[in-house]
This record gives sequence, structure tokens and C-alpha cells, in this order.
Amino acid sequence: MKRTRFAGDACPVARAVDVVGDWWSLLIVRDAFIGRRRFGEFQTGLGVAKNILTDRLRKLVAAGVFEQVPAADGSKHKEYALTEKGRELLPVVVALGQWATCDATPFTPVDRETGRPVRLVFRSADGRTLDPRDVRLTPAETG
Amino acid sequence: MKRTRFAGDACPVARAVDVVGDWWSLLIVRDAFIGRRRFGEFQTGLGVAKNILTDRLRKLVAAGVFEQVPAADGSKHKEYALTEKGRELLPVVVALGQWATCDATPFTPVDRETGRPVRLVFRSADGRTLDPRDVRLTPAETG
DNA sequence: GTTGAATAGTTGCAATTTGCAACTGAACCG
DNA sequence: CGGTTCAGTTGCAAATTGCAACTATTCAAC
Repeated sequence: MKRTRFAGDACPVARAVDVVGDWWSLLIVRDAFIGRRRFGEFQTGLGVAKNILTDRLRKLVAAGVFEQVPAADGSKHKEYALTEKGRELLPVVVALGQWATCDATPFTPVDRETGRPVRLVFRSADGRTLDPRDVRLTPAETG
Repeated sequence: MKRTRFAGDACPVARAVDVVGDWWSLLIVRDAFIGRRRFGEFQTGLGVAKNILTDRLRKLVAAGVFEQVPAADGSKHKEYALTEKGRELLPVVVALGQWATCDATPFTPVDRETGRPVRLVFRSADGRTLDPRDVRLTPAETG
């Protein structure tokens, strides 16, 4: 049957899942962060079927995560570039990466200036860094 | 056709997607963080079909994200509780929530002790907090 | 302890999605 | 101009999804 969609859901996680909660979409975004931009790069890099890739790229463009940009090396082929909204998905990709990390990590998040590795952490209002264990979710308080 | 699986993939994001990159799984995990534990709570809360929920819970238990615990209020019904590994998914859920947040937020991450809200941020080795814009992914450096 | 309702699933079926493979049409290379 | 790469499109078989109806425990009351 038709897949349930969450676009109008009140929960932001649900809406995010609606856009990006699909096996391929997040991997395409991850590849984009590594520097891939062309259809063929995504296709061979991920081993995804071409019709699926076509569909996902179209949907990600429609969702405002990617945009088609005219060129990069002057060729007439279009390329897919992350939008601002798309680049804001970096914490999601990094969080997933930190969760399942083992020996073979194909990428590391680093400070763009110093090139030194960074971590994703919780920070309280007064600047303290918190262990995830010390964080909980409160349902719906003040909105 | 059979869905492509990434369980043996080198990339941790891919492996994470294999477990949790499914429309329902992450929402189930989110609900667990809010405090839901019973089959029926997940079912009515998410509006997911019962056979799908059965399947997802089974897979999440097999993946070590949930475990079935004997009781909570003495009843003989089993409940589903997040394991340590499952609780470590909190940054993923929060990252997705931060990405798609708008007015109606059904939950907020807060400091367990003070109850005050916290944010997920990037932190460099020397303790500075970085804007996601100042972070990039370097592919496969040292392995 | 039997009846009835709630809980936690299972089963069957039709619509949708997925993925492989083969095909098409530009764009680039010589 | 001819061949090759790039970027898809099309067709089809198998898997997944979701609804609805059904079953089996468990709880609550009588």
C-alpha cells in the first residue's frame, strides 16, 4: 500500500523522516557532504538503481535540500548542490555516524579552519557540555 | 524487489540507516524517549499498522536498540525498553528535531538535573563551539 | 471461575515501491 | 561524423506496505 507520509505532522522528527527518512536519501546527502555532486557520482558511489536515484534527487530538490546548479567545470551537465537547508542536515549525518562508528570510518567531521576533528555534543544554556545520558526529552511543554 | 541492506557497509551512516533509516523505526525510538513502552502506546500514538509495528519492534530488538522487559506495573504484559545502545540514539533524534523544528514542537531536550533546555552543537578539541557551517567532512583520512 | 473487554499480536489480500536490466537521448571526444 | 560517457526513462517481477478481520492471552468484574 501507499506509504504513510508525515509532511503535515506536528512533530519535527516526523516531518524530517518524511523528507529524509528513507534508506537512500540520507546516504545521498552524506555523499554530497563528502563532495559528490553529479548523478553518476552518486550512482556508482552508492550502487543505487538509476530510477531510484532519479526519484530521490527529484524529491530532495522539491524538498529544498538540493538544488540543481548549472555547472562546475563549464560542462553543460547539471549538478546537484546542497542548499543551506540541506547543509543544515550535517548534525543528523554526524549523529548517525557517531552512533554506529567502528574502525572503518570513511569520513570525520573536522573544523573547517583548523582541520582538527570535532564532536557533536549536548550543551546546556549555561555552556556546560552534557553527556547524552543526562539529557531527556520533555513532551510538548511550552511549545 | 528486496530492499538493499547496508549492514556490512563500511560507512557507519550506512549501517545506521540499515537499522533505523526507516520511516517508522526512528519514530518508535522517539516515542520511547518520550516515555512510551507498550505495544499499544506505540500503535495508537503513531497510527502505525499493527503488523508493521510488530515487525519493526522485532527488528529493533534484534538490532539491540530495544529489549523486552518483564513488566513495569506488575502486569504480565511485556514492555519495550531502550537499551544503552538505543538511548545513544538520542542525538540522532534531537538532530532531526532541530533540523525540522517549527512552532509546534512536541518535545524539547532538557538537562535531566536542572530541567533547562539544551542544544546539540559541534565542539572542537579545544572546547570551542562551532557553527555547523564551520564543520566539513573529510573523507576517509586515516581509516 | 466464567463473562467480557482490552492487549498484543497474526493472517490474508490488494495497492504501492523497489530494483534489475534494457533502452533512449543529449553531451563530449577524437 | 562515429563512438563513448552521462543522465536519465521504461517495463516488469518480487518485496513491502497497510487495511481489515481474526486469534490468543491477560486483566477486571461479577
